[in-house]
Amino acid sequence: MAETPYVPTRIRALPSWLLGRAAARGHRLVADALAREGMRMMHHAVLSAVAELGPVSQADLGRSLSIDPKDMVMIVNDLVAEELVTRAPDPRDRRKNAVTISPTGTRTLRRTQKLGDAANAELTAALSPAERDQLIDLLTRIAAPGLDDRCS
Amino acid sequence: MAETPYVPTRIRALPSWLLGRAAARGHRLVADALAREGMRMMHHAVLSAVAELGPVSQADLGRSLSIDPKDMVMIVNDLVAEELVTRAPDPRDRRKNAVTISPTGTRTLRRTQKLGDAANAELTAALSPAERDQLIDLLTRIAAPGLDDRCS
DNA sequence: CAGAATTCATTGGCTGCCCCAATGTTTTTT
DNA sequence: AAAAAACATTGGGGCAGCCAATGAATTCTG
Repeated sequence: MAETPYVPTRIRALPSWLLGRAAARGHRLVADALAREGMRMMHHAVLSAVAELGPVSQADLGRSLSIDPKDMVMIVNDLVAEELVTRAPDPRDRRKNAVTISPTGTRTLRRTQKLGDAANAELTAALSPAERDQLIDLLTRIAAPGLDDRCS
Repeated sequence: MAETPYVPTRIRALPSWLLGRAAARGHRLVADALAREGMRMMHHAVLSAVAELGPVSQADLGRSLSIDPKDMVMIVNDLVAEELVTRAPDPRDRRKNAVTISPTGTRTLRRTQKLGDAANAELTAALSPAERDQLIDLLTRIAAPGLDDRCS
């Protein structure tokens, strides 16, 4: 008995609640997939951003990915320890660290990106390609805090 | 200089990443709103579910909202301490606790529901009503782990 | 009907993400 | 030259999610 604990709780129709549940599932899928390469989600995100942005300061990385400076230090620490990136003082601005991806990092990234993409495909498996695009569009507009940064 | 740290990082186009960011903003908005009544998000969700489901066991609440039994214990502890719900042994099954909303809980819920709805309106302010409905639909299908519970 | 399996509430612990404050160094602004 | 800001770092805290183990109560099964 009581086979379906499905009840249309009022909460479950709220965007904030659905976002939380969907994000939790997404995180679970991606984290599990990346774990097969010994990689964690935020680490993979930072590694990917470093690959795109070239030598980049931790502050810029943090702004680009909305990661706290403190957490960024830890993540880059780990990535350096695994020799996926290098951290060297920026000669043009000695406050900054120039974070650069290493050849090993590039190879690792290629693998983890595949895993991440596969996990995202599984996450959105119930959606048609058009629906997936629209979801991305809607989420982008909702997640955006930085569209009206200085509207005054 | 460096006015826009906006860079189309590959990561930022992934559903899993966008979900995380959007969920974080939703949580921030809702949590801040509910905090004005001294309420926290999960507590409000449980209170709302209790109001809908009547006297209900903690296990059913947990299944309905995907909350871990451990966390449910803590939440109901808090709600009982604030006299928003009562927790009494179920006479028909003495393993279960019958959780019931109190008159105070009903009044509080009325206020916190308004705050939660307002926060969700702000969260989805950039969307038209139709887009908001579609977002809810897409998220429901993505978040759903319980659609194929016993497909075998 | 007696033993096995399950369910329930509870306790304990562990990880990840997010946020804030303070410090010393370096750069930029005034 | 002094003040203000940015950067990397250290430290601390809160909240959400997840898993393991336990004892009591119920249901299933032989």
